[in-house]
Amino acid sequence: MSVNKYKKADIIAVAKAAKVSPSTVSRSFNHPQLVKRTTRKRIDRAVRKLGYIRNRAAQTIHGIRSGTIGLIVPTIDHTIFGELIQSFSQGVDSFGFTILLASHGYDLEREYELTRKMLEHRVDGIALIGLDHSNDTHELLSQQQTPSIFLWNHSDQSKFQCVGSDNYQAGYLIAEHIASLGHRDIAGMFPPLTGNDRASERFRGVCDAIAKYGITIAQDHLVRTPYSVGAAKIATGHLLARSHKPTAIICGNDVLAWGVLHALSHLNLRAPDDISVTGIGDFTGSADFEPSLTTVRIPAGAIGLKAAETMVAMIKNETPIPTSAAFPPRLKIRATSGPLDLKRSMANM
Amino acid sequence: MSVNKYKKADIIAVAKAAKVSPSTVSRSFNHPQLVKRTTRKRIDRAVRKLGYIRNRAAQTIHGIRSGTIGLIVPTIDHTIFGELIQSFSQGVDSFGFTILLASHGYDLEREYELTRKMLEHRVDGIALIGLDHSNDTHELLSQQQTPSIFLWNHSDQSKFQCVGSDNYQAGYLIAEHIASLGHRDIAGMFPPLTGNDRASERFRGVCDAIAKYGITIAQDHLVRTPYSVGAAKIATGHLLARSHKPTAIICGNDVLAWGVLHALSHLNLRAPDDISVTGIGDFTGSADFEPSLTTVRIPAGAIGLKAAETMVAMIKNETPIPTSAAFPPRLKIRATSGPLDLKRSMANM
DNA sequence: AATAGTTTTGCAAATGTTTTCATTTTTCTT
DNA sequence: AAGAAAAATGAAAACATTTGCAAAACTATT
Repeated sequence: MSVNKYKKADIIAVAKAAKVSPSTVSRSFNHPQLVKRTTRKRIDRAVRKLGYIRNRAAQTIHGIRSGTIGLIVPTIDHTIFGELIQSFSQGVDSFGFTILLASHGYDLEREYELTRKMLEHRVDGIALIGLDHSNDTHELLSQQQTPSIFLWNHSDQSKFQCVGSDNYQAGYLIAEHIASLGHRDIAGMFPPLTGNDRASERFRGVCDAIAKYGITIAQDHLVRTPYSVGAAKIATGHLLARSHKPTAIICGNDVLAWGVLHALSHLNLRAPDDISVTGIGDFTGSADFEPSLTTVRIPAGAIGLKAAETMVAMIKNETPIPTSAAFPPRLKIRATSGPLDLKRSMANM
Repeated sequence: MSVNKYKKADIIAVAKAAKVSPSTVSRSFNHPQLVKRTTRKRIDRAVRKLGYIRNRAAQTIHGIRSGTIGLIVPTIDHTIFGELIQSFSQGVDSFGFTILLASHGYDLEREYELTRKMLEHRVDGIALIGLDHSNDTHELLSQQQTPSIFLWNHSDQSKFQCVGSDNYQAGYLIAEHIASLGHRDIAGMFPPLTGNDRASERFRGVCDAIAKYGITIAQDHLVRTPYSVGAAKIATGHLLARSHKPTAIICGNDVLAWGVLHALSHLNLRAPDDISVTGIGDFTGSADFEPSLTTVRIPAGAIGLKAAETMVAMIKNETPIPTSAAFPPRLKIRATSGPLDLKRSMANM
């Protein structure tokens, strides 16, 4: 309630009010054991009275850590990044860091700009999604030697630390599953691949896996759709309106699969009897979907947490820790995938 | 590629390399029109050569804006806040600000801590979710006179700026709709109400609306469930296992409604024939759900954007702008609600 | 009560910028 | 080509802190 009529209190004002020198006030915050109990009490009182709040900006220029970590994602409005951001944020928070968040909408040029901006803020570390970034970004990061980490995707080849899953393998796993069930007419539904190495890798995995069975995805069975339930639903309508119908639809992620499932329901078709459907990601909700979704689990929460730990470790020990962490994707066979029923699929044609 | 063997370049290093004074370098960044073309070129070259990146921390202690805005939400991992965070973030981003993000898990004490932390970082503004905050938080905010704004909920009474929807009205609207369809046995499914004024308001609205029809929610028809599809699905199972069944379920938000819908599907029941189901929020995906969800639209994207604009305006004009913005919730009648079918509902009992 | 040792405090320099004001350089006018 | 006006630059102070070092104030020991 006490409106302070003066400028925001600084450490000098506090010092005056407590009748000590600014150094002592500073010390009482940063090395309390070095200042006498009674003095500390006096300072605390002054701090409270003046509503003083420490100025991290001023600390930061002394080479002290800023206490912020930059997190740059393609988009926030997205179940899966939500989970990742949440766990990463909580993870670093427990070590006293706060995240500076920005999204670039799958535009790697903007990602570079944002990275620069983060660096201007003197973040103590930077986390990016995926392994694929513009050359400028890579150079910037290695030149500035700010601890950096790549999230979500994992590869042994990565020059930078990365914590995530092998998305190629995720794609491979799910396609292998579908092909092994006997499906030969397989449709693929994927988001735009440019600037998105996760989706690209998954797609590559899918193609390679079914190639083993001598199959490819027919041209008119390959659907490119933006990342939304609505778009996937519409796209499915188109796909199934064709005379030549697939017996399985492999989706680039769970959200797309949800859309497909809703579309089936709308068309009075059922998974897996009429058509098998799979996702990738295992987002919250996929297991509880009706029917529950067959997918590949990529543990966003665990990845975020591990990444947070690694990041903080990198920041604290100046020595770079060479352990990237891989979270192997795990196949979750649930209710939307089943063996090819030849008769029925014929009848559908 | 050029690993700089020395400390990170500062403005003085750049000045030396460009053979000008630090002042000129600074000017060339902040008031380029004040420095000669050729000098600017020379400076730019030096900047690039040394990989110099401006230090906002050092600027900030000159009273220059930090360029950050604190955003504190209950949880990030949540469709609706995702949408809000995204639009708010993009909104402020277009004015050159970056958000400092943290989540408190519906704990208002932690919210206070986080607010302090943001203030330590000298954010230029602070955005909080909802109108209900601890006393300490309120005092802190008014004392520090950092531009603050409350998102998501709206009330004329709020002492601080707020941009959002009237959640009481949202609840009222949907309940009115259900009651007017003839339903009398109405169940309510809500998340925990403590520390969540949005949910509380909605619930109040629901109760008031049906009270007009002389109805209340029966004790055993009031379900409290955490905010997840899975939890809602399970809770629905329990609810409908009772001998005394409701003819409509009003959910505190869309995610819970999704859970209910999946549960119905699992039980081979249909909305609205067997039971009407409604949500609140109109999250992305609700319209595309099958059957598509009757709900109340609260426009997260628009709110985030408007809030961003308002926030930036508050930051730039020192004078506080007294215009809170209200986004009236709008009823979206879709496929999950229908008139009470007496015969059928009897048969179900 | 004097000395040595320890704890507590203050002074001053340092951090990386920006900005005001004064000075120097350039351009224009005659 | 000189003088005036305008443009460009630099020096130094300011910003809010932290920290190494030295001084001062206590405690303990004899």
